[in-house]
Formats: sequence, structure tokens, C-alpha cells
Amino acid sequence: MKTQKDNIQQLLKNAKLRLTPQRLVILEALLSLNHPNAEELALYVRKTHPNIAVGTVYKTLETFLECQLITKVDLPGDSIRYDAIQLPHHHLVNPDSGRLEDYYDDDLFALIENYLKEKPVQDFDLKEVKLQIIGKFTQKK
Amino acid sequence: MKTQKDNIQQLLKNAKLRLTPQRLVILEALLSLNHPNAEELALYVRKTHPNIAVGTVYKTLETFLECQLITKVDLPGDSIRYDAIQLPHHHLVNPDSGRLEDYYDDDLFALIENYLKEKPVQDFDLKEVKLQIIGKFTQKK
DNA sequence: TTCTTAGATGAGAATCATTCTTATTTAGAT
DNA sequence: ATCTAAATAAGAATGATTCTCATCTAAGAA
Repeated sequence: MKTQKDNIQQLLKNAKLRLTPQRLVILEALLSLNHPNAEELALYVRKTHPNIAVGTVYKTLETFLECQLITKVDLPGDSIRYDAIQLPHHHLVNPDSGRLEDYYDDDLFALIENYLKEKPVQDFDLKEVKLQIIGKFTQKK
Repeated sequence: MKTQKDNIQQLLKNAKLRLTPQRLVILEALLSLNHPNAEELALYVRKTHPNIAVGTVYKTLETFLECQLITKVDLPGDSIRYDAIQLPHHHLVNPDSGRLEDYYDDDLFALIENYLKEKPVQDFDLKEVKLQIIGKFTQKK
């Protein structure tokens, strides 16, 4: 029976990173919070590591980015948010409130990627597509 | 025979904004440069207005955003970039180099929007979609 | 178990993109 | 020409992020 902690450890081992307590809890935070920024991560981590340096949070995030454990998330004018979900997904965004949610729809992904296969972008080596769906949430979270 | 300058003036008049020289040249820069950030705009403007305050650039951009003359452009971890193009378009992005280009394909837009009409996102009032196509440019600009 | 070492962290300083503040200037109406 | 509200200039302030350097420690070897 693998726990979340085991999964997190496995992710770090797969990435050949050291299993420091700080890294474990930061990755846990990234998997638990909704697209947290550095400040939100720091708040979460400080519950168990009151003395963690904010520089460590940033440095850890940078390391995770380099290993592609996580990605940065687009949101104009907001502080950088991070995303640890590896499954293909889109983002629902309300620019007014800054709320950001994952949206999973494999068919939509397939539709876009097939279209771009049939009609490739010239002079561009496509790696992935990201769709932002902008609007308003009509249901309280 | 309308010049670009006339067009710019018309855009500002339509938005009920005053036609200050600074605003004229900033909008010209926004229409001439490729998704400039504030610094790039300031450099462009300083050719004709050496004493412009950087705060004025930012304040002008904010005013243009409020009037929806321009939009901010997503690019994780980069400084805010701005876009004055009003026609529907996607963005081609190379995250490694930071290069960003417009990509026009009305069919792709229609495809996505039709899909989302047929399969609406629950509890979400959709306003627009933005597609980022991530990869590498294979042709020198 | 101990030792070693390269990697990671802590603490605080530095950077810089952006926003704020206040005095001055000016676009546009009359 | 005058007036006024809006816009600008100049510089200070803010805060998210990065840098620096001393210290700590995960993990591998013995």
C-alpha cells in the first residue's frame, strides 16, 4: 500500500534528487494546493518547518523545474504559480479573481493535436499545446 | 488615405482617451514591436521622448488595459508582455529562448470554440480561449 | 557504524519589475 | 484666452525573486 509520501519519495528518486525533508514537504504542498505560488508554498511548509528560508523554497522550485517535476503556470501579472500535475490538462482562469483550476478533457487535447498534425505550423517544431479557458466560475468552490 | 498615426489617434478617440504624445508613441510601439515588455516600450519611446518616466509607461499601459486596447500576454516567469493585436490569434512560444509570435488560424479557433459549445465546461461561464503552442522555431526570424 | 563530500539549506542582502506619491504640466472644452 | 481634470515626470517604495556565503546534511563508501 503506497502512501502519498512513498509516491513523493519515488518521484524524487526517479529524478535523482536527494530526499531532503524540505523537498518532500514542498512536493507534497505542490500536489495538495491549487497552483500555489512561492508564498503559499512557504506558508504550507512553515507548518512543519518554521525556519525554512524563502530562498530555499525558490531554489527547490527551480530544481524541480529543471527536472521537469513541475511546471510554471501562466497567469498574466500574477506571481509565478506552479503545477505538479503531469497528466495533460487545460486551465480554467478567471482573470478578475485570479482563480485557476485544472480542466481535464482528453478529447479536446486530441482534437487540437490532430488538427495541428494535419495542418502543421510552419517553421515550428511543436512540443505541446496549452489551452487556457478564460471566463467566470459560476459555482462556489 | 489614413496613416498609421491616424489609426492610432482613432483608437484612442474611440476609447475616449486623451491624445497625449506619450500615449500615441506607446501605442505605436505596441503595434510595431513583437509583444514588448515595459522596458522594450520605454526604449522605443525614448528615441522620441528621451525624458519619459518609466512610471508613465506603466501607467499608460494600465490605462490601455482598462480600456481593453491591449492585453497582457502569458509567459511563465517572464516580465509582463503586451499585445495590441485585436484579431483572434494564438501564440507560438519557445520557452527556452522566450521568443513569442502570433499565429493566426481562424479554423483552429472555430474548432475549439465549437467543441466547447457542444461540450460546455460545467459551472463556468466561458468568455474566450487562448491557445499556446509550445515548441521551437526552426527558422531564423 | 563512521567518515566524507558534494549537494542542499538558512539567513539575509541584492536585484529589478512594477507601483505609489506628489508636484507640475497639458489636452481639450468653453 | 482661461480653466480643469487628467496625465506626466521624477523619484521613492514595494515585493517577488535571485544571489551570496557560511553551515548543515543526505547518501554513499568503507
